[in-house]
Amino acid sequence: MINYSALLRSYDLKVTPQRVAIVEELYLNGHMNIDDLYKKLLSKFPSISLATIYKNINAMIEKVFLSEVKIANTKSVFELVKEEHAHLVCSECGNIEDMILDVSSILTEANNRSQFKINSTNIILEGLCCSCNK
Amino acid sequence: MINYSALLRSYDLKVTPQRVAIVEELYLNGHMNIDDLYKKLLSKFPSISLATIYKNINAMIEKVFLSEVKIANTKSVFELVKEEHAHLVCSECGNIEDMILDVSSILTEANNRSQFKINSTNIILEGLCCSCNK
DNA sequence: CTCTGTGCAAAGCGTTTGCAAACGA
DNA sequence: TCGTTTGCAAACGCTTTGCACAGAG
Repeated sequence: MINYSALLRSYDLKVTPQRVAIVEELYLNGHMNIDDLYKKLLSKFPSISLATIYKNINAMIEKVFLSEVKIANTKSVFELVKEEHAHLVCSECGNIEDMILDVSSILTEANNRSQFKINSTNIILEGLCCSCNK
Repeated sequence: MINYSALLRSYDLKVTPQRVAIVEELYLNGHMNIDDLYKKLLSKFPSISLATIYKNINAMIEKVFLSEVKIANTKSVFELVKEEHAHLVCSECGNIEDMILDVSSILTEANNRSQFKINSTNIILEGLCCSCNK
């Protein structure tokens, strides 16, 4: 069991029931867009407003506690910041999975063949997930 | 010298001066966002409207002649469709460079370690470009 | 007690739509 | 000529802002 309040505090964010719920949803679901979050939280807080969701998401991004994942042809989703990883996205159902990839060969190649000094990667692999591949 | 009109026709798009100018700008600049395009075209067509830019960009995306590149903390940019490639993005100045990468090792890894059947990659490498690295 | 967060309503901004006139084929 | 595109204005949807009240520390 995770202590969401302590997690929030460790990122310098005041604890409120709404914030705890946001973090809990993201922790349990991995990736969610604004609407998903809003609908989920509405059942717990019937009078929560979208403005509250936006303000909190932005505050959490500011503290580098959350990050936004931009995917082609899809609304952005948000996730808790963790170890760098790639996203596998199903082009059929939109399902998103995390995978920690060995990117050393790509990094070496990019650093050797360009003038860039690369320091982070953002990799999205698109395809069909297990259930949509049938 | 490129024949932009023929290129448009080959993608089943009627030729108009505005469209030729859009393709020309994208061809010359590689990656542009809507505002960049609008400002550039304004000097050639003082009464062009943003609606025209949007309609044309969407039509070209529809025909898979253009594609949208979504980059974190930045407005989307558009580019002419070509061979699959990664994007090197400078976190300082926003400069974007294309690079054709060997992604076979990553693809193998993803296909082996997940249930996904991957069929395309979308790779953004962030770092400092040559001039910003000084 | 003080400062921050919440919820509401309004404002803001980027994008899309409807329509009449202009244009391409 | 006929169907498509353009440019304008209005509409739309998502996100942000201002403010009064409530809640956290």
